[in-house]
Amino acid sequence: MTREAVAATEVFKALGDPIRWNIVQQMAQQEELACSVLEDTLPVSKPTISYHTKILTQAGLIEVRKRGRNYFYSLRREVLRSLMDEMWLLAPGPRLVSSDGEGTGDRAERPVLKAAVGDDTSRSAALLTW
Amino acid sequence: MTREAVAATEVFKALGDPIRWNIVQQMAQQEELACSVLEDTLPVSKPTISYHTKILTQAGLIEVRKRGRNYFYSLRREVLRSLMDEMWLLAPGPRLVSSDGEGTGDRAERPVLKAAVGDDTSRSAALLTW
DNA sequence: GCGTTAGATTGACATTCGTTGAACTACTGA
DNA sequence: TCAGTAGTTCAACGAATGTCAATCTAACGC
Repeated sequence: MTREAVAATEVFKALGDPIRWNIVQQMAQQEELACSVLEDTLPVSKPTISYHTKILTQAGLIEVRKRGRNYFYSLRREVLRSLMDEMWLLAPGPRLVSSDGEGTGDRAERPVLKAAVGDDTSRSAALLTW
Repeated sequence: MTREAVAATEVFKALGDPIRWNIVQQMAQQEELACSVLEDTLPVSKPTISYHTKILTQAGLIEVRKRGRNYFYSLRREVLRSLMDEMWLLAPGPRLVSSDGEGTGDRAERPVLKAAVGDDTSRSAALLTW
């Protein structure tokens, strides 16, 4: 049980709740999200929202900015990207190319590398060209 | 709270436990993992292992094969990949391109997740120039 | 058959999680 | 200064989670 594993699982755990996943998705749309918006869009009370945003903050997923008496949250996308990198090590393969297009579509299991960490990983990694 | 969100959070929740994340990582190395191996490598009792593998199965992350009186688990990488796709929608951007190159640059700020130190993934982690 | 082994299920327990009302803090505007 | 507002923190609660000993089931070897 490595130290890095603890960090990754903390982020996973933070994402593993419908309400928090909802919050993260809303934040991905706007550059910054007011707390009041969450109160309007989420079916839970104010303390509960505070509780969830705290967990997201502790996991490093969001950043809090206080302006006057209003709070604004923003998504730390680099944390999501690091997590994706780590997942990619476990399941390497070609990935989405464009966001508006249909993607690669052929998620169809081209022979996956036996070991996620093989020495020739670079060959398949070179396939990632977005 | 869409249905697809529920599915995603279920997978996240499954990954959000150190022991289960450890199991998934072990599975990523081998093509198929014997249950007995887990008993040797994990610091928990047999029922607990059974409990965790069940959760991973329900989340769709692993597949179970029974041969004789032995059980073999294998990682369903496509589930991991669709999860990455979904995360990529929230944090799009260039990704890992080559192993010896310096990555994409905007990822090179600082370790957002705690670095893997001294475990078996450290070598491959060097691929990620975060 | 019969004992053994691999692993799942069950039941019980302690811990953690998610939720809320109430109280609190900090800022606003008059 | 003082009432009102935004959001947090606190205390408490029920629900879910993680763990293990005991039990069960199915396959094995003899």
